[in-house]
Amino acid sequence: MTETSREWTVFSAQCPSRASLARIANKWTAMIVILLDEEPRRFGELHRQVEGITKKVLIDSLRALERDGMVERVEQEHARYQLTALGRTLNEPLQALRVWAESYVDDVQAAQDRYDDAADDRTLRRISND
Amino acid sequence: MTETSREWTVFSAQCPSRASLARIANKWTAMIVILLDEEPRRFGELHRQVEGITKKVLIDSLRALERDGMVERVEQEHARYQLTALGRTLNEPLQALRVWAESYVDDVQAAQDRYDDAADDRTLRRISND
DNA sequence: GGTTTCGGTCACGTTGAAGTAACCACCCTC
DNA sequence: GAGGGTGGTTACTTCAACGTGACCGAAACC
Repeated sequence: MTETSREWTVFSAQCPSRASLARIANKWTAMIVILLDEEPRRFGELHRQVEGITKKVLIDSLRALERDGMVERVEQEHARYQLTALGRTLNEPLQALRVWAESYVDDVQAAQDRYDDAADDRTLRRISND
Repeated sequence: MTETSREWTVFSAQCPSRASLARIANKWTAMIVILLDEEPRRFGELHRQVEGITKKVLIDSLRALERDGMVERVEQEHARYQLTALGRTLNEPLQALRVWAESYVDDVQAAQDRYDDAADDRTLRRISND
């Protein structure tokens, strides 16, 4: 968190921070980190709680998070995963995204309805102009 | 932000908040929202500043954000985009992700190096056991 | 008024993420 | 020692995101 972090910018395509952003700005990452921040969990628990995730995607996600130093597998306890210190710093920003998504569902859906209705209008006008 | 938001949970696959999370937990969304929060921008500006994004992806992203009510195109001014009130509420959480990504580049890369070295070790051990 | 820039659109092709399903080793227990 | 649950792995398929390049109408500029 030194001033040298100014060197890095996600807006540069080759900057490693862009890759980091891509990894953390991801729905699976968000859900997994939020659950693991509550408490360490077994593979099966995660699989049940993140509805709709497949075993393959869950494994791939956990491996990627492990590689990036955010999650660790506790060796002794059969397939128990927990956040590292680094991973714990991610919970707050990701939790904020989750809260946003759940809070503004209605606004987003209203906007979508408006947008789609307007698109219908445009289509109708175009057809009637032929 | 009423107590009814408890109905929604991103952990349920069919819940509309899951789709919302998928949209906002996305690198392009993050970069576009952060830039537009600074000031409204033209298409070409965005295209230049989000390095590596193609016209197609930028257009698709802007349309999606417009549909979800986070961005609006100012009609009078030739292709100028700005955040809506809803979009502005997104800046803080997304900015936090950006800051995280830029701050912890070194930690993430160190973790990756450690992980990959350990993987090499495992491979070598396996080979030598044959 | 000819050219250039800008903001797209379109029709592809490519890649990478995710889904599917079958299989496997390990442990447990009955 | 057969059967079930858990934590994977593997091979193959599908699908959505993304890339490419060519084109186009409308401003802008000279």
